[in-house]
Amino acid sequence: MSSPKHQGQRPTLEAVAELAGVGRGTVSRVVNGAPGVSAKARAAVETAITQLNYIPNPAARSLVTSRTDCVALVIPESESRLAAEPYFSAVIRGVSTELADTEMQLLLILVRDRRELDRLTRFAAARRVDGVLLVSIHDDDPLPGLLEEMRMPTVLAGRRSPDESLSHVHSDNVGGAATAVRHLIDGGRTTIATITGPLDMDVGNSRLRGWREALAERGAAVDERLVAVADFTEEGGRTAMRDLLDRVPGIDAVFAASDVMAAGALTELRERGRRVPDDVAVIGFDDSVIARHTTPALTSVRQPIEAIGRSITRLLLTEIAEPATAHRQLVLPTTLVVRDSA
Amino acid sequence: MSSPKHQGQRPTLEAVAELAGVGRGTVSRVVNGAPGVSAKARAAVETAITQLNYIPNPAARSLVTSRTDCVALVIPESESRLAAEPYFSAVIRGVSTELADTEMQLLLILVRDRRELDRLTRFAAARRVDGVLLVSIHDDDPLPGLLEEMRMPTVLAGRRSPDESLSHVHSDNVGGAATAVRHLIDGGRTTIATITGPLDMDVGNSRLRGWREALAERGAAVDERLVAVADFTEEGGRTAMRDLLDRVPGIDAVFAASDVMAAGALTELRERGRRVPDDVAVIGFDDSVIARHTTPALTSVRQPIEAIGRSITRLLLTEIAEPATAHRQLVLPTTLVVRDSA
DNA sequence: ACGAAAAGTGGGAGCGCTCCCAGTCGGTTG
DNA sequence: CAACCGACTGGGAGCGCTCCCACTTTTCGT
Repeated sequence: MSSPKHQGQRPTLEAVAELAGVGRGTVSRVVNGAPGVSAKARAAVETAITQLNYIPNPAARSLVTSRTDCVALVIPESESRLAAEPYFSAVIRGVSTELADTEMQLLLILVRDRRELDRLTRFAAARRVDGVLLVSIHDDDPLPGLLEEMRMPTVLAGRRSPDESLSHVHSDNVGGAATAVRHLIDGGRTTIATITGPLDMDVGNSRLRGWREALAERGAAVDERLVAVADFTEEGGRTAMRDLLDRVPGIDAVFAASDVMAAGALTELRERGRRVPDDVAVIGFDDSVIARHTTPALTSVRQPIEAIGRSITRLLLTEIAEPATAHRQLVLPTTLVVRDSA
Repeated sequence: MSSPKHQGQRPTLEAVAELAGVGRGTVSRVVNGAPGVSAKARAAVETAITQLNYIPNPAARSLVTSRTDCVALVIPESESRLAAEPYFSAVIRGVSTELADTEMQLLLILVRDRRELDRLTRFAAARRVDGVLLVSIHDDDPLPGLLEEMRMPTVLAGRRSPDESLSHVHSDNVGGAATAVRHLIDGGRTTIATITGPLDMDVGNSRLRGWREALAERGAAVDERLVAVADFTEEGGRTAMRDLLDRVPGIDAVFAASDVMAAGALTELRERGRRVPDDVAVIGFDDSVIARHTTPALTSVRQPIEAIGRSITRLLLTEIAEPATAHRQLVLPTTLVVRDSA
């Protein structure tokens, strides 16, 4: 009655073998591109495959090979950050691009609370993926250790500390921050504050270090009152700016460790009637979309986020293919994008 | 020599059964929460499970049940859009939230070109997921039809046309646009233009229709020169604004079908020396982050994107559980967020 | 107290594949 | 011409699970 075209059971290896007049082994070899198949047999199998529209059952394959052909991208972050930051989109694009000419699939896992962490742990223990990509790492994050312990191939975007034991990729945070600060110094600024990211994250620390180094380099004594710790949020940036201004009214420049925080700082400066860049120069970090839309447009340190996504993926694929190899790292360069705010 | 703790084979159902002194069947029942197990047996099995740290092998399970416990979120969009729009992040968050108390996993699939489309097709044909979430639909998108044909449970965020046959969720685009236009009329504006999205997308059409309806409602004759078709990009919005101004210099308000396009329009208006909102009022759509950062801050129609993500997920889970049921739709309300631009 | 229904249980069959080994069949070689 | 070798091939075994059915034990009703 109804068209049998899309009905019924999908064809199996066995069915293909029968139609092609060969054994299961031969079909399997053809499907997997293994050597040792005569041209004749190969042709017969290929015809049969097209005719039946055969597609291997991944579960059956996975059961015996114990590969899954999936990698997970884990994003451990509070609701708020994901909303504001295009960072993750860019990473996803990079990962996806690199995966595109693979048979690997991308699983996206958001870890926002304890429950989701447990879920992820079970998930990894069940070996539902061949490897894991970890983004936005905190020093005390239990996840990297956990994954390392269960021998799950893992690559980090970022690192727990400068002596990270897992493979990882990060941009040159110290260098980028230093470049920004040098730009401010060159612009004649003398009292350069910084709004940092969380100091339990290497990005936070490294960008702060860049600020210190650039200042030290020029022989400037570092006034610790010029450091305000924030949390990568806009509100945090604004509050930090307020504190900074209260502590040292004479500030004439700020380096913020993210554009979002810089945007918050901008708001506070406007509120206080300080003109940017005339009274206070501001530089952000990330060169995210937001940077082009603030008033004035934000000068910012660009990091190649999509390239980070591609790199961690490439590293992970290598790690999966050759688990024995020693862990490796990659540092990607940053560039200063000068706009109107500094 | 080395610690056997994390070494060796993972325990199987069989191992648990042996340790608990029961049969495989009983263990399986306990693991799957099936009824018909005595309290005593259940306790024994649970102890054994904890002791061995048993985790079911998903591949083996999948092989026999032909469920995968995965759903795919397909994002078919050019590079540029994903970069600019926080839309996708919000959807992802919604989907992930709704999935969190399920055993379902989320696969993210970007479809940017023909090759990735083919890849997705094979992927779906291999039934590597139990269902598919489709976002950002074009009228001529082959994907929904394809998935429908292969009986893959599918839910759309958006729709191909007003008589969509698949289950779908979308926000009240017509109503939202109309509200925006009414707000402009109430503000005393008389020459209200619109910058539309692509007209091969229902969102584009519906928001345009809202503009028409609100205008018609107030008895205003609709001047077709006030319609400029764009493509949801900032550059497109800017070009559209330019055309509009060239055609009808007396424009005193614009309704743009997205914030990103509105931002482009703002740039063009500034360039031409038109003050916003004094000379020209501008309203966007989406209430995305960008809206708060333009100058002046953008009045915008907010749609509950995260709720859309949650809704499509809920619908998909139902669809997977009961494939027989008729397709359903959901329309989510929008709200006008008034800021400085109108 | 006795049979019947209900509740609980064990384990065979089989999901669709890969791995591997024993074979087959030409074509060499001494 | 026999012995041999390499290239190919078929199919058994088994991956770890669920499904289901036959079986045993309990719990009733009368």
